[in-house]
Amino acid sequence: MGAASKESIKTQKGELTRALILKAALEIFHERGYEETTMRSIAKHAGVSLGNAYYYFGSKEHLIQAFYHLTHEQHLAALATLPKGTTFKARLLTVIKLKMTTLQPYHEFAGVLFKTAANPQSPLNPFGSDSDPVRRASIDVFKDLVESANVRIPKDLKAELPYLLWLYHMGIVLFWIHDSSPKQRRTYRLIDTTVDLLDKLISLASNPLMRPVRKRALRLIEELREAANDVGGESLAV
Amino acid sequence: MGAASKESIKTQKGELTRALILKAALEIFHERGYEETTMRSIAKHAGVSLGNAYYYFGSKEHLIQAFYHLTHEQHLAALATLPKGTTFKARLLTVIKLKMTTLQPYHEFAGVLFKTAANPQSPLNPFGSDSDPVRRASIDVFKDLVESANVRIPKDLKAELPYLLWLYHMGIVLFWIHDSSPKQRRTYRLIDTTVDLLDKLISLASNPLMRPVRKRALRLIEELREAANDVGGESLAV
DNA sequence: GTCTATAACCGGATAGAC
DNA sequence: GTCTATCCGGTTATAGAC
Repeated sequence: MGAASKESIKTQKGELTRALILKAALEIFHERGYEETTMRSIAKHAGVSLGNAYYYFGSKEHLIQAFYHLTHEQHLAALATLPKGTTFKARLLTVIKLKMTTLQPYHEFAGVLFKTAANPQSPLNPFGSDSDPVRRASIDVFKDLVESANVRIPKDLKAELPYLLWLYHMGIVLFWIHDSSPKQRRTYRLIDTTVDLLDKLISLASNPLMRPVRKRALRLIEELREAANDVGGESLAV
Repeated sequence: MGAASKESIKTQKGELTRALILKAALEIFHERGYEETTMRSIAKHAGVSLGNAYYYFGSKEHLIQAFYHLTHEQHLAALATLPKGTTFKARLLTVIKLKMTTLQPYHEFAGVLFKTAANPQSPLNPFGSDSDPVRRASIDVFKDLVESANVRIPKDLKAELPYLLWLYHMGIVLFWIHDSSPKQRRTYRLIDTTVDLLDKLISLASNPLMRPVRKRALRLIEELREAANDVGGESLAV
């Protein structure tokens, strides 16, 4: 017990420092953007040494990963208050819009997210390995959504749907990043349009008559995922 | 005349140096990958100074842009020998496959392409401004393809189709980058599957009965493009 | 063993002489 | 148009404090 509590104290202190650095980083990113923010200034702002910042975050990119994690937690927290008893479409709409609300304060600097997300080696890469915990958790949100849906969806589609919805949500985020309309109104309009479309598409695809088409489409998607998941020993840098 | 020829001599010399640097860069990229290649080593390999390399290429990323340009030219050259008289589907298949053949030697280092392409600020960004000449030229390939097609396609779709095919081709390239199967066989299989699918989809969408659906889809696509094309004064780095 | 600090390295980018 | 010298910031090595 003594050892354990000693451990946890040390860890607590570490966690505090870690949080301090992350907070400082996000503040300066927010003010100056990603490229213009130096690791040195982050360290200074957090009141720690440069080396210490690197002790907690292996690289500047790791701070982005941490940011992703943070906003995911906030998204989850926002979702916790969500009423269960509505339609699938209504719930999907809310989930997506709450995500945007969570990201809102960081719109200016969000561009860098996708620079890393598109990198084949990045765990954020939508087509990449399933291993990243943040990404798993992020897909789980849509899993819950599909589970709790009061619609009949065929098994094969149901299995793939959380991932597809997650991909869709990534697409929306990508659009949002580019969206310079006031308050990102365009993104919200796009969400309305596409959620409506998606809802109809899912109903359509669930129709027994569509089975062959659906099967074919799902096989294609599966193939895409499969191929992406065995990346072998590549020569690209980590 | 004298002035002009003097000019052109200077330019010629410049072009030579430029080509020398680009050649050196591609060779080392090919051997060592992008990240591992230093500007210093490129300069040394080309027999020029570091500063001189920067005189011709504003940044390391500019070399990627130049690479894009080069492979586009090669793609065009390969297409020049293409017979005109076949079906749309057959031509599309050839265009895509020739593109892959052109890129083949650079498969190992191609990952970086998409790091830049996904950057909102990058001219390679598929959703970004239309201004980039290489990209325009690249879309023109599909414009020609659509023009010379021996199929009846409604006007509204025909207008958007080149861009959509270009987007599709970017998707294939993205997949190809991740594809570690021997000789990228998976990509070629994917091309076969999806070109077939696309061909059917285009026929389907061209059906007069599909007009409302088509209109709606095209409006959505147009909205996406539109939003992307006015990026205003962003705070992100160039 | 957990954490923090200082000094140095390395490579992309720039300034300014020739 | 080409060079040399220098800056700047991400990253690493390493020594020591708690």
